[in-house]
Amino acid sequence: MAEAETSPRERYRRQVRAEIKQHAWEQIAVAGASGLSLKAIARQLGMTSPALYRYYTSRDELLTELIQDAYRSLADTMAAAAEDGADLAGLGHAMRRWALADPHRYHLLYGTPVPGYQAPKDTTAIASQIMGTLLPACDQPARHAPKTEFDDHLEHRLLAGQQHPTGATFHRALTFWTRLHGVLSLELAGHFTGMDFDPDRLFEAELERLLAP
Amino acid sequence: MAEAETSPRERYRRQVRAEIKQHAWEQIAVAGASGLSLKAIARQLGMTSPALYRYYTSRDELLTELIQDAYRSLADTMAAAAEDGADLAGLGHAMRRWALADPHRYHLLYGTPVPGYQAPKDTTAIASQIMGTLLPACDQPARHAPKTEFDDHLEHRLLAGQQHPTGATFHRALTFWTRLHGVLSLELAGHFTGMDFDPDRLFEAELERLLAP
DNA sequence: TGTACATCAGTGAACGCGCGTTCACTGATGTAC
DNA sequence: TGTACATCAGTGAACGCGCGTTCACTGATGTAC
Repeated sequence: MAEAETSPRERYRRQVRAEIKQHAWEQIAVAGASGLSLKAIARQLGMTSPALYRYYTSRDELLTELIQDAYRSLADTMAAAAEDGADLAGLGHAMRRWALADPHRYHLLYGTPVPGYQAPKDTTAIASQIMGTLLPACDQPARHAPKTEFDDHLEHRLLAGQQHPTGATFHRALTFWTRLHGVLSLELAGHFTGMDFDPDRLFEAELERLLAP
Repeated sequence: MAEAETSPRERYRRQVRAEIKQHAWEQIAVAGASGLSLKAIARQLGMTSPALYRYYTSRDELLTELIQDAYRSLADTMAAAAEDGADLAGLGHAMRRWALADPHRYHLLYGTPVPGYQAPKDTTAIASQIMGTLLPACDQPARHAPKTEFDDHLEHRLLAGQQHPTGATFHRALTFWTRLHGVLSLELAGHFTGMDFDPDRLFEAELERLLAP
């Protein structure tokens, strides 16, 4: 009762929950988010399906946790890169590595929204945490680039509670985000397969233009 | 037997096929591609489900036709804009209008790939037709932009059978494509809803930098 | 240390559901002579 | 123009399937005295 913060039972619970999630990811990797099935997971675990309801109250709860884990994983990856002193290009590479390591995980976050599913609020907190990592790297003084109309637009509608970046900085972060996502998502969905070029280099080219616009 | 190229029966067939597709689109708009169900379509049409097999041999055949129709629709939209003398910005706006008119149609083409589904070869032909529309608009002489490594890379691996654009031109077309897709797909998936800015203006800003890099 | 009890992981059967697809059929529409 | 036949749209019943979820239960593991 003294130092044991987690009982054996609690420890077991956590382990099983982890195993469930692990098999869930394997299933998503094969069949995508819509192919996620509690019964199939139970089968893989050698359990009957009602047993899973001891660990997750519903399929949606499991899916939500997977999404949040994925978000946190990306946020951690970016934060770690930033702490290692990565500049914008470094953050871009970190993001790309993370996406290529598990394309389905990337699609779970940024792909076609799952029809009936509504993302929980917590995810937006993690999303803005990612923004928080991104902003300092975008805060280098704009070189010869003049302030644009859109920068002004942003300046007047900055995220409440953030550390008040300038419009130009926020714009830079948005651009980082949309441009890299543009290349990545088309690449991951296989839209470059017909054309005979190296997606790696396209990504690199896009990064370079991001750094020196 | 002389001028009647289509018999009444044939005309009827086509009409029913069109009605099936129309209801299919309505379904996709509600539940996405994975929610497409022949039985549900039959219900909406007031038929029994086996009747649909007179018109489509399988669910996949229907889905394939929907995808091809969507591709053709986008290609036609772009081609029409080009014929009206649109420049790159004009083409960008045409594309955005097309996407916003029916987000699910856009996601059907460029979203998360449907798990088991394999796109037919014909679609790649239409895709390169879109490229064909895009390339001339990208062929304006590069201003002060120096030729990049990636331009060289492209130059050596150009699409066979195409009209041999320069590397820089092809690069420009790819950039058009990935950057606008980046903004559009995140916007359509609702990833900007938390942040308080106008996606329209972000798209516009991205277009402007595309024109004068 | 031993016994009585509470907790809780997992089972087995069942629910209602919707799906894609097949099959033998009816009955209307078109065609040939 | 009228009759005999072929075509083919649509029906009704059924198949096997997998899903999420519920319920009353067994039996092992932990807890209190």
